[in-house]
Amino acid sequence: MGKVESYHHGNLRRAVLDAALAAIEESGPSGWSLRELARRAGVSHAAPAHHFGDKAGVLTAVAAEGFELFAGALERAAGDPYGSGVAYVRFAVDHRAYFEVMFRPELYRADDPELNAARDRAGSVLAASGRKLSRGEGEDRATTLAAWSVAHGFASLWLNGALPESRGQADVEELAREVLSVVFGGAE
Amino acid sequence: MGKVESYHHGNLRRAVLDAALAAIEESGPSGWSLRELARRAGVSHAAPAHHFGDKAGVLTAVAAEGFELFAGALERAAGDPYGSGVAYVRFAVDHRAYFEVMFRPELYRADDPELNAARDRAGSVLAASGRKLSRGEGEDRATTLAAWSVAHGFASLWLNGALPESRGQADVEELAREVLSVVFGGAE
DNA sequence: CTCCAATCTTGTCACTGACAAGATTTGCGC
DNA sequence: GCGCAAATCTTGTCAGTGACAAGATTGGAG
Repeated sequence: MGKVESYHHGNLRRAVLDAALAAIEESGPSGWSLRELARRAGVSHAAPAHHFGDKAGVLTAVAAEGFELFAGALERAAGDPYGSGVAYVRFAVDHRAYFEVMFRPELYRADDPELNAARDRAGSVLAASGRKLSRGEGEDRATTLAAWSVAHGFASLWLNGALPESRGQADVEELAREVLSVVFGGAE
Repeated sequence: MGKVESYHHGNLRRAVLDAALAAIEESGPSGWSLRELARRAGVSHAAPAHHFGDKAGVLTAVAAEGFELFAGALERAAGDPYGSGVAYVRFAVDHRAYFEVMFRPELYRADDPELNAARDRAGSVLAASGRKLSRGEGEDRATTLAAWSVAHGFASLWLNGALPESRGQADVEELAREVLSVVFGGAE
């Protein structure tokens, strides 16, 4: 038979994080309780607190992990501004739970050092993409922000169901590429 | 002296809405309780329920009112795509509390008819701006979405403090105009 | 083997959203 | 004016929640 019940869970931290991610995907970053995560992980209601402190602690961990995955995804597309834009949207859609927490600082502790390191890492890649995109135009900052805004705005609108397209069976990446190419002038 | 205390509040619905807007501005759409709104309005803890049903009811009313104000702001700039983009960002910044609820459908009842009417009204103006913006390019939908995305993305990033600029004393509208002009090709 | 620190449990408290039942007031028909 | 139904507000209650405190269990360093 399976594992014997033991007093110690073994990897409660990860189990709670995974439960949180699943819960966020189902009902948003506020649609669940710490006690529910504990139940899903099969531990007592106060066990998660030891690893995360409080609810904001769980969300801080989610955001930190999210920014790390995000930085990784962007770095993989570094050098290609258009590809970075696509990667941005891809990440938001594929890792919806992370994305929905990452850009809502009131949910977590924004001064977390690990989180800020990953966030800055992602920021550098974006800035580099922006510089490359606007080479020679002398409008670095505005171009970078515009590119960032399109990717972020499209992803947000898609995720919250504001786009009629997200109701149908439309292909996100296909649509994202069309939209991004308006700003990035990418190969269509 | 002032008004005599009466059993009936007089305009509790509005008082609760205003309290909600203030609370949202202070601590986000989830950072307060119905009971707190009741206290701010000086009524018993269950009074608001009679006007709104439950918490989602309050947020539904906020979103509906928000979409109406939003539609009005966009209509006032109708005909000028670039101006519509500026109005979009202006609205988000000036009416942060509304904006933060409007695009988070999991917070309210998305099937509210009054809300949907206002939402569609705003949608029409945006679509018209998009058509005008892309006249002759035969890329209506992509251009419309790109313009919408830039405005929405910039506003979102600004509001959640993701832009370094939003930390300083930068002028939102000034920066917004620069960013929007990258996509809208507007007069800079 | 011992003991300490990490991990988990049990118990508790104030607060919350939702609901039910009753009190007060308004205003409409007449 | 008058009575009465409907709207408005209050009081009371219940399960669920986040946070904290104190105690039980366990693994690992030495």
